[in-house]
Amino acid sequence: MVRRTKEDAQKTRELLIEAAERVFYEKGVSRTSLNDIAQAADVTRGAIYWHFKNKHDVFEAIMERLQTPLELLHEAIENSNEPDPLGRLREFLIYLTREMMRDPRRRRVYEIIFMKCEMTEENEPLAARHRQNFLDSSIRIQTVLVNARSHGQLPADIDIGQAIIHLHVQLTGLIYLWLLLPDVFDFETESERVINAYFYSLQHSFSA
Amino acid sequence: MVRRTKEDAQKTRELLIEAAERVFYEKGVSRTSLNDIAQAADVTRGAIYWHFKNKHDVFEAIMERLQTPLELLHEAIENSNEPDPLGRLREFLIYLTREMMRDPRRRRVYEIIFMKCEMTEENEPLAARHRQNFLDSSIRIQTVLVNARSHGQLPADIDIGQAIIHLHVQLTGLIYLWLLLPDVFDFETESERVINAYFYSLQHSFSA
DNA sequence: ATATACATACATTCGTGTATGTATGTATAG
DNA sequence: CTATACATACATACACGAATGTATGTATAT
Repeated sequence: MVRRTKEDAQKTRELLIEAAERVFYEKGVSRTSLNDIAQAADVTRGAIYWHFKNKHDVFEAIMERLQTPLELLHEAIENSNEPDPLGRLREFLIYLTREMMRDPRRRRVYEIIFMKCEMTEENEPLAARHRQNFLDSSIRIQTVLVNARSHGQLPADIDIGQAIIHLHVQLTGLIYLWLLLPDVFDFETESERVINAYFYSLQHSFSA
Repeated sequence: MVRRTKEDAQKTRELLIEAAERVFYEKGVSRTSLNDIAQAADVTRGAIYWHFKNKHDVFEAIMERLQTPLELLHEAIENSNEPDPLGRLREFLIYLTREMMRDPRRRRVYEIIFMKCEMTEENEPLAARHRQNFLDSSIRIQTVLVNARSHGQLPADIDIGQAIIHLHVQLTGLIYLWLLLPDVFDFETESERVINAYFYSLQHSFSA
């Protein structure tokens, strides 16, 4: 069955990406063949090679669709006269973790990144994106924390660099352990606890 | 050149495992062929198939050699009249992170586990071992924390389950981020800071 | 003399990339 | 408005290399 219009073609492209997500999730990236993806999307490899260059290109397309929802954080950054930047940061983190629970697609893609693909040099672009995400969000978090400090929400002598890394450590550890032990680990409960502990230590144990 | 004695054979087995470690680290597990490993060890595939069943069997042999050095922790557990269990725990964590920095082989293998292999169901045994490590160490940490509490080193109302998970979150996040961003992230500094913050929050923010 | 510890040779499978075929959409000429 | 030419969106077919597992050869140890 041949897709005809441009919209139909776009639809099969989407179908292929979703199918690839599922198969990558099930079999891991390197053990899935383009044929696996094609079958899961109910087309042939011809369709894949029409829309994508190769398997790696499909993988990048998956990543492309997954942008972190930083809008909430964005608000708290732009207006530096936001009265409660720290509260906004907390809202954002809660939102992030809830989104992680709620959106199965996001969960799948994160699990692919963390557990079902190999960060070798041939898909260095993925690792680079991963790292860039870390650096970008670090800048934004920094802005929030600086605002919070100037609003008196944080100790004047706080080591903001340390606080940023510490936050990343919390989130990364949370996600990884949850993906490793989904049934030992109640993500919603633990993430809330970890976030609370983080905000507590922000006040007390990050002085420079 | 044919290996002759039993000791020689054991030696090539070791050589093969070390070679596999290096190649897995460089190319990722699934992209390395048995021929790659054989060449790196300066033998042929025949030698591999003599000593191992297949690539996955080589992988398991690598894991077999890597047991966590839990002796220090063990001491603090066995005699429940150890006066300073919390200090012992801290020593152990410091030792662990230093060992991680110092031993390049351990570092390589951890990087393979976290970044260069795919936790799919066909190497489920690895994931299982990974999880088991988590659970085993959890029990030992629990013993230490219970001892610490009964020695008055921790608040009486501390939620020990939460404290255990929280510690794992710290260590996992630390290792993962270090492996992802080795040059942004000074492991020794950050791990010490994170451990300090953890011990601080142990005293204050884990009440049940 | 026989088992060990490999090396060598072979068969087979699997995935990839590309080349080609084909049906349908779309633009343009008349 | 219609016919024709071309592009689009795939499916099908083919050629190739690479990796695997096994079968066999062989030198050495015991």
